[in-house]
Amino acid sequence: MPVWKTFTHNGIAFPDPYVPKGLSIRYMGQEVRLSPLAEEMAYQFAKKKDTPYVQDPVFRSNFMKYFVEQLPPPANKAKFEEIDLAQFYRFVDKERAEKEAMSKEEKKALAEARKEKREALRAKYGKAVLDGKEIDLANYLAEPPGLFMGRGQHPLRGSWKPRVTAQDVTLNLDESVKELTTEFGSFGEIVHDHESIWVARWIDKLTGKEKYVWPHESSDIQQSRNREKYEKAKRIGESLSELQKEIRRKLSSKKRAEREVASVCYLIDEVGMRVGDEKDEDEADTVGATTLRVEHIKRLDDRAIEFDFLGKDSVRWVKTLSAPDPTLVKNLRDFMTGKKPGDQLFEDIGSSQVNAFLSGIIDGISAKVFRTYHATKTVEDYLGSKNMKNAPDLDKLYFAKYANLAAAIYCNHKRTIPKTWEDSLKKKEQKLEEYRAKKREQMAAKMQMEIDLVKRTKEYNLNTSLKNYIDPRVYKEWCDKVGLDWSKLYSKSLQRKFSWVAPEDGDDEEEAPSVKKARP
DNA sequence: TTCGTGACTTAGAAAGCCGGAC
DNA sequence: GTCCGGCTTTCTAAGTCACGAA
Repeated sequence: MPVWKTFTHNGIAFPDPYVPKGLSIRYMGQEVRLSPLAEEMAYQFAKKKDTPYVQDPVFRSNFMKYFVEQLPPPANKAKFEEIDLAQFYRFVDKERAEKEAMSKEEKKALAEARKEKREALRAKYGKAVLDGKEIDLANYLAEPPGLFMGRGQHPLRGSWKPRVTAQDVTLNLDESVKELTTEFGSFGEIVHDHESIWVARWIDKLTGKEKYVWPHESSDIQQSRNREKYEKAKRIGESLSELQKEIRRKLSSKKRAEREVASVCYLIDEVGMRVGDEKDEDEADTVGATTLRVEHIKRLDDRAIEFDFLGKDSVRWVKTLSAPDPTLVKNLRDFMTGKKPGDQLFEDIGSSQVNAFLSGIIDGISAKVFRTYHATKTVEDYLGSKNMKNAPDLDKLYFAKYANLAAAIYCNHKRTIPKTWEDSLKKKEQKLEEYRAKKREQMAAKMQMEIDLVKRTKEYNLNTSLKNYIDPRVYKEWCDKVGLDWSKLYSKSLQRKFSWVAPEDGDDEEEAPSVKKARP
């Protein structure tokens, strides 16, 4: 089904070419002249010199694999330990020092110039016209070349990701454009796929994966899809008990595959696991429900099941399922018997069987909808658990944030704890003492709330659930009910993304009755 | 029925920027 | 006014899932 009639844009933009700086490395005491590409690689590596990445032997050896290919003999046989990148390190340090040493005015002027350039690029390439309406594009600048920064133990981490050229890129737009040449060259291919909304596409030369440029999340098309996602989650809620009944019934099916599917669905529904597609050898070893291995189950009895594994983005996933259905326990025991720790728990199924089962019960439902539904429900229940109507605004705000935290915990949205976390907490505690000493009770109370939040959100990231999982209408309704400004919870760009919920809140803050009253 | 692929959504880290404390 | 910490935005990796071909 076509989703648009007319669609035009100017293609995408490309990062500036690398400007050689005339740097060289040393190998066996000899200076080695570098090609521009080799220099670019070494420069990118040097820019990472103060991060933990460069300490990683795999990162280093992957870097070397691509780097030595660009070196003349005998340096093309070099090992990481044998090359001397000192000149690059010095150069990077110097660059940083110079930036540091710049005066305010210089910094400002530089930022200004950068912004101006970016805006000019955005004006030309950051927009499209979709069915007669101008929309913003999301990532309209092609990815620059660089070192591949895969997460966790990704086997390709540190490898060179080559530059993308216009020739590599396919554009999707309407039939009024048959070919396109810009300051960046001519685009490799033009297609007119009315059923897709991608703007541009290329194959990442390193990973072989497709990369896409999309309409911005503020565009009507993205917003309507976003809304549909939450509508779908609502539907799951309406038939959840029915769905759960069916899952439990199938737990004791005679067919093993059906018992596997039901067991997986149980886990997805009860503990919020992702479904877990099959992964390739050249990707990080992470799992979801269908790809769980025996070794990921740390405890299994009538009282509890404990899980411990690496999920998406190699984030550690540790949860306990208390009072599990006895049939599930029986199934898992059965699936585990006679297997080694590294063996897959579920043999006969994958995400497609799971989704076929689910969409057979409710049309259009798939595994990931459970996470959306439960995260939203978590927030809804939390917000409903206490009457905040007469509380101070600040209390309302913190209460809302804790609801958000509950969803983040449910989704397992972790973050690495910032280096400065301990210090910044200490500073806050100091301030709290000061306020107390000076009897500034209000400030003290405020600081106490801030400290509590900082502590409880230590290892969690609230943004991901707010952006992707929590139906914004839930917060909107609650805010309206208790009298809190919705924009206290949503950043500018999230307000734009969710303008389908509160169109009037987005752009203008006029004509609120309270404003008129406030002006005697 | 399986498998690969393409389109689309979700994810945490890093960069960038901004506003409040001094 | 300045500085700096934290919040927001950007970036792109890493998932999900439907579909078509074999």
